[in-house]
Amino acid sequence: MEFRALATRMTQRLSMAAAAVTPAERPEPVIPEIPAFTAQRTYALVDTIEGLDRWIEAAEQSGVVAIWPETSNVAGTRPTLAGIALALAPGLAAYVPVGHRVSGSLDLDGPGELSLEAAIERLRPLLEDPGVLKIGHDVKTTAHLLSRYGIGLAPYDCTMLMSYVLDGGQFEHTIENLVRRSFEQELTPLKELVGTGKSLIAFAEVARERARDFAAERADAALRLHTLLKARLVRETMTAFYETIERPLVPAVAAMERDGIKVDRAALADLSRDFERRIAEIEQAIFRAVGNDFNIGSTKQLGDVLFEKLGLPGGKKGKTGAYGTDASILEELAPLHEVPGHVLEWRQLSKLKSTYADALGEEIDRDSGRVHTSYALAVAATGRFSSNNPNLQNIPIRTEEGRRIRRAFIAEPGHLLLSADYSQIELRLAADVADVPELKQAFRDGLDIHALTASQVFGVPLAEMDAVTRRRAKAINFGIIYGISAFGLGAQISVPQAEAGAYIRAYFERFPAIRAYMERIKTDCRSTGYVETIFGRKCFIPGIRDANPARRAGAERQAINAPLQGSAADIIKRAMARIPAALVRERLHARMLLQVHDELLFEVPEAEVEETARVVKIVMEGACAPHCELSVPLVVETGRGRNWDEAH
DNA sequence: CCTCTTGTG
DNA sequence: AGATGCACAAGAGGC
Repeated sequence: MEFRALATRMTQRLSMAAAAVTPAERPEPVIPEIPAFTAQRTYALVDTIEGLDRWIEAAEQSGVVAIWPETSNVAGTRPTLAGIALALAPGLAAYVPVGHRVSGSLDLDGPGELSLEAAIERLRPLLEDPGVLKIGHDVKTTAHLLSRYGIGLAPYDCTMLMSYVLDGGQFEHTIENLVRRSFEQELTPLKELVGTGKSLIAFAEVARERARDFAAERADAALRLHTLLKARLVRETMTAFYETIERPLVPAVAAMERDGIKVDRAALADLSRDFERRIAEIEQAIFRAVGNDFNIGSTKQLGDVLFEKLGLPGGKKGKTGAYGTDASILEELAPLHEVPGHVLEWRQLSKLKSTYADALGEEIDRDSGRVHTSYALAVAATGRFSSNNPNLQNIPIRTEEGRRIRRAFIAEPGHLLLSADYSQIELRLAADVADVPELKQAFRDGLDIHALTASQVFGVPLAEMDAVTRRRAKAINFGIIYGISAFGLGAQISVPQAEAGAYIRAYFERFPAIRAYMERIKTDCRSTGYVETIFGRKCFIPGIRDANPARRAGAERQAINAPLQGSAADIIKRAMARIPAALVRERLHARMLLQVHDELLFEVPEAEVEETARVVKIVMEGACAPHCELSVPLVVETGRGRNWDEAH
């Protein structure tokens, strides 16, 4: 909606300026007119080979087709194609049912349908034709589906990723949302066709005419969105970013998700039993100490026990009227009573058991025997991936008990896991973008950056550095990346807020360029509404002009963090896009399995581990080049082992 | 459905 | 006076 207004303004400005254009000036590209979504729409139902061939021929002629597949999902099996819509022009689309079951009396007199096999063999040349651009929304999901039938979709554009590049952090990049915002039109919700909850039916059970209207509308929407977003990419000079950083990742990430990672089911079961036994023991100890049973997992009940029954001091109720019982509070209470310490251990083991030992075992795929995560490519405001179903980006590492979970992630026989991670990438980027001479030189010299910070801020000579001082400096360095506050730093390193404030002032005295960077970022963000990464990704920060000072301060911290986190995301994405070809070029057989923000995990034939580590390290360390040379080196550390813990 | 808590980078 | 380090996902409790 706001976009249409903008397009109109642009057009007016261009037409007014047209007479004055000199040869050296190039008019900005104009957003093409897109017919109203409510205008005439012709959605066909294709039920013969001849009919399908006519649509395929028309798509070949036009060179562009939007696709919207629909699937039927049976629990525990991979989705199968129920039908696919093709859109050739605004309002002109067809639906090809291939897996709709004839069930219920209404369908008995309905049209027939093509066999899945016949339709696939007709569609394959189109979907693989290098001369025909296939447009989809969330193409990675489509690629998974088509790979089931041996089809490799190419070339393609993904309207979800195009929108993410243009408007990351502004709103969710669902097709429903984009159509609502761009065309002021509501798409028919899926649940109107398949229902919800107990009455949920498979898409294949939906009547073909209703399926046609639904799927064709979405293919049509993707086609219209593509016209709009492509023009915006050009006008906002984001085409190269989309084409070189986001788009190439689709097949690479799809392959990672498809390959999955091997998890030792028996090891997880052993862990679960061990955790269960210890949780029960701790529970009994807590109940003995308190004098009665209660639900330890209920923060409400726990707060009452700690602060009323046991009368421990410092109980503070939050806005919901419940006592706070988080780890920092329990740690303060631990010296006063045995129960808080028990609760901390109970929580740790409960979390590990339910979230990892038990849940990961359930996620092992019946067919592959491996765990297959999904990466969300267009969710995080900073350009990062997120991982879900299950989340493999938060597997424990910091405690010994947690690392036992990590040891259940293993390589196939004859293989090793190879981990490659960027060392302190965000701090290196901070030194670069804030242009801090001392920090840049320290990274070039390969110095211990936390020790150096400690000696600068606390005046301790490097030769006399102690662990506590270095740890504080490390916390300050993390604080810088996150947009520091005295309160947050004080809580992190357990010193009074005033003392933390003094440390921050000392830091800014030593590294004034960091403060200047932070002020510049905030000012720029306030005027534009977004911040930028080193590769030009825009991260929109919605709260930056919020009238509420607390919310605005939060947005300012986001604005400080986003260019660093986001640049790191750009860099690892560039590496990921290049690694598959680099491995092929070197005749290596490693599979890239996981990405955890600054780490890539590979499964590698034992004999190829060292060569693979060398190649991966070179690609990752060179991922900025040639587009953008950093003033600090990127350093990648590698490790290898039979399991993920050992590989670190 | 929201809140709290905790796991990761 | 009161809230106060960035980005996520997920399990559990409770309304």
